[in-house]
Amino acid sequence: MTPQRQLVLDAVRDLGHATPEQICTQVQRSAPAVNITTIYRTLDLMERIGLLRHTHLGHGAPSYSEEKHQHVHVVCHSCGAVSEAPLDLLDGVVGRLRSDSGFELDVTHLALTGTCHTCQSTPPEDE
Amino acid sequence: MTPQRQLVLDAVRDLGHATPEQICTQVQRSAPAVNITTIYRTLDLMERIGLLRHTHLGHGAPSYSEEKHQHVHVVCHSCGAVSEAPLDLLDGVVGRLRSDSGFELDVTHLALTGTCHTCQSTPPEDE
DNA sequence: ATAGCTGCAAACGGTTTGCCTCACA
DNA sequence: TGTGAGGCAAACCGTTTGCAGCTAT
Repeated sequence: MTPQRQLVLDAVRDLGHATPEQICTQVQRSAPAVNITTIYRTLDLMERIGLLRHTHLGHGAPSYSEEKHQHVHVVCHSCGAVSEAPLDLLDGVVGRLRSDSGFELDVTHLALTGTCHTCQSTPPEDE
Repeated sequence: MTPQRQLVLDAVRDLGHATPEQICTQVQRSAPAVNITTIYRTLDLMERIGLLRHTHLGHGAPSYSEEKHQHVHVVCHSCGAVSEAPLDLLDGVVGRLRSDSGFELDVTHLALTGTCHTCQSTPPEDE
């Protein structure tokens, strides 16, 4: 565990959810020389050893968080707001896919998208 | 409706699901001068007027298809296989989110990810 | 000596932008 | 004659690669 790696891990913990770019900015506050390449390499490494995970929120860069920080993400493609739903929200779907086709759903890796309550009155802007 | 736009629409219909790049290749088979910029602009336009839609399959470029061609996509992040599930798969989730928080889920815009039956024996490769 | 980690710069895929030209109402 | 569509090149964001230098065995 090098200093850079510790900083990346700390940044992810501090930020909760963050894109590689955001993590980089955070790390560079205490160590400006750290390169974004290192961020990517470290995130990749930590994901492989099961320390971190990433979620695609739909649009741009993926969002990294700690492995244990698990829930289903629901994002509004009008305003971009991300909310978190309990893991069991998709239990029914998981069971159905498993028995129908043996497919093992990873409910934390995807985000569900749609339109949030407040944006339904507002004209949509799309993702 | 210009010739280029017609070609783009035809290409999407022929291909069923396709990335902008694939659509471009298809269009250029009959009209080599068509630029990828035009593809993007046309896809964007047709999406705004409700002719087409796009779905994020997780990793790279989004996949465009006709608006009426609706279903839930389930992709294996080990082998990349994409399968289609009936729209009502997520009915329960849709209802729950609607009554809990007024969130209107768009079940066609996301893909569900996980591991397919055949890949569960194979060592995972991740997305 | 050796392996592994880092930084840097360059390449990459996918997408958007600006600008200039053209066709057509 | 002016508005919009298309082509081209350049910029863009997010990410990966190759390479060289450093560090800690």
